[in-house]
Amino acid sequence: MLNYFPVSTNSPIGPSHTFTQARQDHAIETAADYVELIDELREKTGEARGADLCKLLGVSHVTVSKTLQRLARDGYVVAKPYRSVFLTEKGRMLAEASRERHRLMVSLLERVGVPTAIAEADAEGMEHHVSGETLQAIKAFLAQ
Amino acid sequence: MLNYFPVSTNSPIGPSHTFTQARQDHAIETAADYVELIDELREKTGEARGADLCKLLGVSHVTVSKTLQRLARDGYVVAKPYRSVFLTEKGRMLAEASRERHRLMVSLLERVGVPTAIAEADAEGMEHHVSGETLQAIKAFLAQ
DNA sequence: ACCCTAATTTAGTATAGGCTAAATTTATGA
DNA sequence: TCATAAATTTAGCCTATACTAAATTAGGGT
Repeated sequence: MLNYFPVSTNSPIGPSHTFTQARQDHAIETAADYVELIDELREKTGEARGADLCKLLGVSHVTVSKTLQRLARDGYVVAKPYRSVFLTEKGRMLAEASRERHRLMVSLLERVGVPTAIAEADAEGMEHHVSGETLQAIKAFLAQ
Repeated sequence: MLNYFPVSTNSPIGPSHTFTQARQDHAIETAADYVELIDELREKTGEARGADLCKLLGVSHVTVSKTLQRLARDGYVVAKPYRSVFLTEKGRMLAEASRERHRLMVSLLERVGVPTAIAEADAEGMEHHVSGETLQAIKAFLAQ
């Protein structure tokens, strides 16, 4: 089974901490946030426009425009100037993987007793750090 | 009860996501990583030197030096040039809060069935996104 | 067809966080 | 003590992610 989610290599070297990976994956976290949202918008409204993204992300349209250019450069989206963006296969797979992690994280937090709204908010940041092993463990735990 | 952990204001506005806060707190995540490590080093070896930090954090000594200057500017540490750094009260409280979240997150993942080494690695990134409400819920869940 | 508005991009700026190379300061060993 | 090694800072560079202001393009209504 291929792992489409570009979580950093989990190689716990050092003392009780593994900071390196957590920090280096920041660009990928941004990519994941964007493709998740683009995928959602495509489902709900048929297309993803920059104007929608900047409202939902809470950043300026300029930031969205520049970030979309980086995502296009990195192969997550295709974007013709002044047009809606569309996910590539790579982008769609990242979106799927991110959303699965998000859903599982929310479910875990709810199981633990966290109210849904707070679970949604907290899971947003946490989902990016769920490794494949943890993903499987959470699945198994929730299936109990 | 004061909340020393500068987790962003949890105000879930919008659709099923709250991206804004997750991204803006990045600087604080870095601060938390550093003060946690400085606090650990102080306990274990009596002081925290830049050379130790850069080994453990996996970044260059230059990056450590510059980051420590930012942390000093922001009041998390006091640092005389060419000397070890020490946490301020603010820094110590952030370190304590971070380590508590880290420990709880590891415990939760272990309870879910994640091996310790992987739990440690994943918790490193996740701990920064645990809100006060979720913290309490995890505590209660683990106490069951 | 044409104007006007909305959306997007470009230009220019800032900060965080990363790097290498070079300079500086502290620490150590003969 | 004094040369050398180790640690730290400075200088200079890069990318990602933010912003405002200005220019450009797309789309709608008359």
